[in-house]
Amino acid sequence: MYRNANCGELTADLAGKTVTLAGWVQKRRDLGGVIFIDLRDRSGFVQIVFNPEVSQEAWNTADKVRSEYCLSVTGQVSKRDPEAVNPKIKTGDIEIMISEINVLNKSKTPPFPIEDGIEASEDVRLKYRYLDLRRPEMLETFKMRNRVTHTLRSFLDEKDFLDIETPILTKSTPEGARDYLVPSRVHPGEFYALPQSPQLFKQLLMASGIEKYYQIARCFRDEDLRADRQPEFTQVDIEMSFFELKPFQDMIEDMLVNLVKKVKGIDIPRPFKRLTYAQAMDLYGSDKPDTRFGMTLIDLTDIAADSTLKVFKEVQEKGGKVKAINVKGKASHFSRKQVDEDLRGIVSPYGAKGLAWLKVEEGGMKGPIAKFFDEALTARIVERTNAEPGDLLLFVADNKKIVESSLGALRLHLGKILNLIDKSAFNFLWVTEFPLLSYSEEEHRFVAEHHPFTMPVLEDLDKIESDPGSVRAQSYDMVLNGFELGSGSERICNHEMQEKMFKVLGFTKERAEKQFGFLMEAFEYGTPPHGGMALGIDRIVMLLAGRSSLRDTIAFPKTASASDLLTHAPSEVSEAQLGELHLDVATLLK
RNA sequence: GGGUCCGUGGUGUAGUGGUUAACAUGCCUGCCUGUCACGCAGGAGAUCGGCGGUUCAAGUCCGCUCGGACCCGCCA
Repeated sequence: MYRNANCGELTADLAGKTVTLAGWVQKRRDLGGVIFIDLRDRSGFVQIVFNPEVSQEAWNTADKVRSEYCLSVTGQVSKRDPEAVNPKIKTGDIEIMISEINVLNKSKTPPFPIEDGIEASEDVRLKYRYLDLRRPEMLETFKMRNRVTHTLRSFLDEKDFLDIETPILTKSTPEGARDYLVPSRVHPGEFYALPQSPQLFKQLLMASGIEKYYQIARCFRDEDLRADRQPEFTQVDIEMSFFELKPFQDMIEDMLVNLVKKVKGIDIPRPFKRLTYAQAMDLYGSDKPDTRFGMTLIDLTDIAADSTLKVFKEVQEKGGKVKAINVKGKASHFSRKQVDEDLRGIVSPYGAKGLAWLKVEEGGMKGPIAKFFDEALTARIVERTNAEPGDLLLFVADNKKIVESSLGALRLHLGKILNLIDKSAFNFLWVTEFPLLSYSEEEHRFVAEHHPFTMPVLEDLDKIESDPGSVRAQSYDMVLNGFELGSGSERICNHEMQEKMFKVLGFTKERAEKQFGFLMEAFEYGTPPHGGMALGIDRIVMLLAGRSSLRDTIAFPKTASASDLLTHAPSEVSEAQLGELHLDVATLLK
């Protein structure tokens, strides 16, 4: 027997009882005569004591034991003397007097200490991921992840959703992200793709009469990564037939409220806040706004155009925007240099050519652009921005996209550095009525904003050919604290509508048939109206656990360049393997 | 595809172009029977990511390259 109790669960009630524990050496303190070891397992740790008077043999072994040795020990639970109690430790009022020790496995000295809050760099942690995962905070994150998936599964199961698996080896589709491809051995020159999401299959399951489907599904996208993006990630994917928007969204809210309650013990108020895409962009400069703080974008295009500042006037004439944010009471917080260098550095990657500013003072404005605004204009700005002495106004003037994205990023940056964000808050937000299509400069055509199976808003349908960019979609995103958790939509289930959609997307009939013919054919066999959504599990866990990187929520994640530092994937394969797959790797030229 | 930052004993950092590369921690050895950030004494441990260049002289400057982090583009 390796053990009959867990280290972190022992209490003084067991005093006098003999227990057998198994775990790892967290810390060894050798006082010459007596040796103390903190023994750690998944449940926590407890101090075990080796005293030669109890067992010379066990002491001899403990003398040689080092950090991260894996042990099984037997001894008597003992209450500590009052002066020896350590109130900082959960099991600090007891210790185990060891009579028997068994070294199950030795350990090299670990490259970093197995404890919370370590400073080891990310690459070292990933190379020794199995050691990193031993750290309590990592363990806690994965316990939480388990609670998240378990809670979601029971919720959806109770609502009669069926968990159905869909293929990992599937068909490459032209829309959306770049596919990870898998060469076929049996079909020379042909490839499977790993799914970007189970989208097509879940729609086919609706055609199959499943009515309610869910899956905790792995998705793969071969695109460049970010702190909140991994090449493979997990979604809770949901789809239902006889879909109606309101009840469906109510159920999703229920599911998330239930989730946060079960996992964090926090009550989230309902209904969730809602913004249309247009409102979100207008107020926050983002389609996934962090609504935990204000400082929204204020449109000053009309006022700015009346000023004598040439760039503001020109922007207005070209149909652009002048917008500002009011950094309340922080005028003295930023020097001219900090605005011109630090804050400008935030907006410039988004294409903003400048960042104008005004400091609000009693009876006027101060700053390089103040002279372009007369008293009346200044008064209008004060009124529009609710400015008070001590406020700092920051302006960007450019086309709508640049103004919104840059000021949106600036707002977020300021919210973080000025501590305007309530870190304990969970602000869920629906963002609705996304555009159905957006124009791709790269491809010189309209592409689906969500995916090509999204139902347009019916009243916009007549504009789908004349002004495709203005058509809204029956789609919605779920946003939490500035992160897109997921998106969904009502789907097209009608063959003609789907054909029309592919036409707008620039597909020939033949190409649409070849790529998606199976789906369109399914629509001809009584496919019910349906819709659904998918929510990113990794991001949910990241936010609930208060982590800042998705890597901390995935057991074996990849780096920003999509490599695995532990296994060294991806890696070269043998000529023989390539041959079987009918592949010839082009020689890389320098 | 582009940008910013980083790479120095096991780990984390410091390091004006100039002597033997510093500090903390970890590790090893010895001493120590009540520690829990144990203590005390001693010791080992670095081709300064790699290649090339500038220079009398490079951890330090330059170029390339590899690796990591973050951002823009990209991510239906």
